[in-house]
Amino acid sequence: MATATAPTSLSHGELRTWRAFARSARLLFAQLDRDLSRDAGMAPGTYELLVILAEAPDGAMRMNELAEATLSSPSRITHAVERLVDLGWVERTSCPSDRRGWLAVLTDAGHAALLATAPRHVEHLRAHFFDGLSTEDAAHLRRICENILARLPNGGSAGGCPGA
Amino acid sequence: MATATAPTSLSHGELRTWRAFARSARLLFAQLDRDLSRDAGMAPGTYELLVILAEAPDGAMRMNELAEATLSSPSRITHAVERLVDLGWVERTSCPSDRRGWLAVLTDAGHAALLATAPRHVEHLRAHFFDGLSTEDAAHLRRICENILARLPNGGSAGGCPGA
DNA sequence: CTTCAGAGCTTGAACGCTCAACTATTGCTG
DNA sequence: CAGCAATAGTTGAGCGTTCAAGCTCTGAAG
Repeated sequence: MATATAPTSLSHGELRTWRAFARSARLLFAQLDRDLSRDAGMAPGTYELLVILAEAPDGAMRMNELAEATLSSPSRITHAVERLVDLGWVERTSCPSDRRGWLAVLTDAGHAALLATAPRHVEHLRAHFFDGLSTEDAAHLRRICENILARLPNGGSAGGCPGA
Repeated sequence: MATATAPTSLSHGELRTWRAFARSARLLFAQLDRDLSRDAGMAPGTYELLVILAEAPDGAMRMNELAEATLSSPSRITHAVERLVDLGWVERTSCPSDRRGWLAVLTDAGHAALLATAPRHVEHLRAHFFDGLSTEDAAHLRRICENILARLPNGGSAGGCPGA
């Protein structure tokens, strides 16, 4: 199976690579979540849901599509959408083509909340992530991460961009 | 309206880079957590705590050191260590040099649990992460992530290599 | 030696996610 | 068209993290 190196332990270099990757990702996520919580009072994951809904036609999506797109369970989507409905940011509509299904639809208020939050979020993302990345670094990182994704179960399902 | 995510000043390429990075990291973490839960019944984060304790002199660490090393809050450490104590994997000792402090000490059972779990975990880590990475990719990734870490608050605290 | 700001850690409630049922609908098969 | 497996989604309990207090102890200053 694997390349002929260590069986059950990582080399020193591998360990360092893994820890740098894991630590940077976790620290980055935590920082951005804190920023979103402080600036907009959003629970973790809320911003992502709003973005994905906003990118969908008519701001509407089936619950299971939302689950796939956000890499989360149907149950989480049910609970998360319920909170968004309570906030007035999302409305639920029964699906016309499948009586089992429901659509989550972004309201104007939800759209406004996203628009109000996005600039600051992008600012933070730049400050913490892109500003330390050269153009070549970014290209490398993208290729490497897309490779990792391609080898992961479910990694390709909504990888993002239609082109290439 | 069609996607009005406009005011985000991220370019298409930047967006794709960020999403590849975020998605690969989250999917990877989720997969490894599931593996650890299935194989060893470990709650997320438990394995990391055991590893960090095992690397410490005498398998002992102050609570606040554990919090820093795992990028988590003192409160989380209190609760997490309590669960480890209940499992018999850790013991608590009052700190001799500071009566406010406590040491979490890895027990033989805790060490055994780590040893029993590590091979499979490393196997999964290889399968999902390293096997898709060329030597150059790994080197690039490490440098890039260490750069990101260096620019992040708290990123340098334990980002380097303890053992080298 | 007293005082007091701050460090180290804990506590309990609130919150979000997970997991295992469970209901309702669909689509296939005979 | 009856039966049945699979799909879509919900529900509620259990678990782990977060957050805001709160307690004890330390170190330094007066």
